Amino acid sequence: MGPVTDETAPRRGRPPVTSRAAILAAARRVVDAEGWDRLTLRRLAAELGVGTTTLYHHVRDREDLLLQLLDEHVERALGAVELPEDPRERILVALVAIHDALDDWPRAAEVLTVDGFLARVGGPALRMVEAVVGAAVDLGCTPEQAVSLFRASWFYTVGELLVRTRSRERSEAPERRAELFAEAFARPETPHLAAVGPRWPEIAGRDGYRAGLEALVDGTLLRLPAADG
Amino acid sequence: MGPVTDETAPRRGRPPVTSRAAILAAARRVVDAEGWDRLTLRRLAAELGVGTTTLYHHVRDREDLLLQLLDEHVERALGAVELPEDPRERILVALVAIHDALDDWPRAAEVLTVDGFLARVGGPALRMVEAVVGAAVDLGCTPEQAVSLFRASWFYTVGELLVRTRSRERSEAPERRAELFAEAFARPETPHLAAVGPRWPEIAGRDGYRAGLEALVDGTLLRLPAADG
DNA sequence: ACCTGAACACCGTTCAAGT
DNA sequence: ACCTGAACACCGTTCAAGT
Repeated sequence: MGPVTDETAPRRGRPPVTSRAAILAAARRVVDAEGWDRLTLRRLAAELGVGTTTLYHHVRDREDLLLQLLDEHVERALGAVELPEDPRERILVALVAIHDALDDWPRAAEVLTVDGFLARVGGPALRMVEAVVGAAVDLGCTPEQAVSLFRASWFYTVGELLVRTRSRERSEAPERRAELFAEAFARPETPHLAAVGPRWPEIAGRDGYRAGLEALVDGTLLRLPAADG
Repeated sequence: MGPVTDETAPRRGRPPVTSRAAILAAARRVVDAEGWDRLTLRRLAAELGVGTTTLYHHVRDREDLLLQLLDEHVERALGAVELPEDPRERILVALVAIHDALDDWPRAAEVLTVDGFLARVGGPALRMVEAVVGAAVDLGCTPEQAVSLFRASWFYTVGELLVRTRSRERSEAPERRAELFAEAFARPETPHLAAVGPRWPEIAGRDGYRAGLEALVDGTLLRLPAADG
């Protein structure tokens, strides 16, 4: 991890010109002012007034920077979430909280899908995962089933976020979108799609995240042998 | 779209040195021989022995190239899929077919999430979407509910593919992964995760795509008012 | 009609040489 | 201990000038 900072010991060598915290703060400034596209290591170094290569003493690489940035954001967003007693509701609240925390994170794709992502996130995020797995066990799942339920919900959540945030980033005008779908669907082989036609984008625009999640959770619980006690 | 090719009319001007088909074939060669990372417009032009900028006469941009490539692949993979009569089974077969067709497509993320993706794919892929929406209507969904069911399944599918293919791309050794998860989960605040500990990667490695999809579909149908006739 | 090199405006990362 | 410029090995895209 970062450089050792023992305030009592006399400092040795060249003094640091930046720090992990300063880098993350600068990254947020760049993103807020100019957008995610402009968050490059070179731009970030310029923002801090340091050499680009200096950053490599504080973050491992670009992916590591993004992960740290996401972690900080998620920690802020999830720290105060209160989890209900009822297990089914606890699953839903925890996942909706994760979903909402990631919602204004358009570059999530680059980070959410890294290998072993879950082993690299911080306490508040893990607290939500624990809530889902624990609640699933309370509802009668084996630990394996509970993990599978979390993972299925995670896939659904990641997919929803990535598809929706990408669409939001650069979408055509609503009328043009309706037109494109109407054209693409107007085939004799696809009568049901043709019937929906230009209404597809409008239906797709509705917020169905929670409803889909409930279906996934209830459908999973349905498959468990009814057990109580 | 591409240049006009009317074989009967006398050709005018400088003759083409390449074509859409030749570009897609060359792209496949590059991917198969050197991997997705090496599929750049510059590398592709070199493979074809043409100037890089020549490609811009046949594809709109990089995204367009990727979309055409995916479309060709999906068309091959989905063309012969037979769909069963039973509506619930039809939904599952269609989505599993889409899933499997995209499974060996590690760069799917860049393409699957483009705005209006569905309005840009070809016939065989749309046939699968029609199968899902049509079957959902057969099961008692309104067109709106059918579209929502397809979209929820699509999110789940995209998420599963992206998370899994990324993990596959560059993952640590199994023992190291188990160790990382064990360490990350070993906290008093996360007792259920701690109990699973090093077994997480193994559980995550099991193929649960179809099981999760069934749960999502059944859970959705559960929410419909029981209707027959 | 179609092709092209040069140029523009960038990337992430490594390395040897500072201070 | 920490910082740095230079260099490496690339990108996608535009444009004016060919043939």
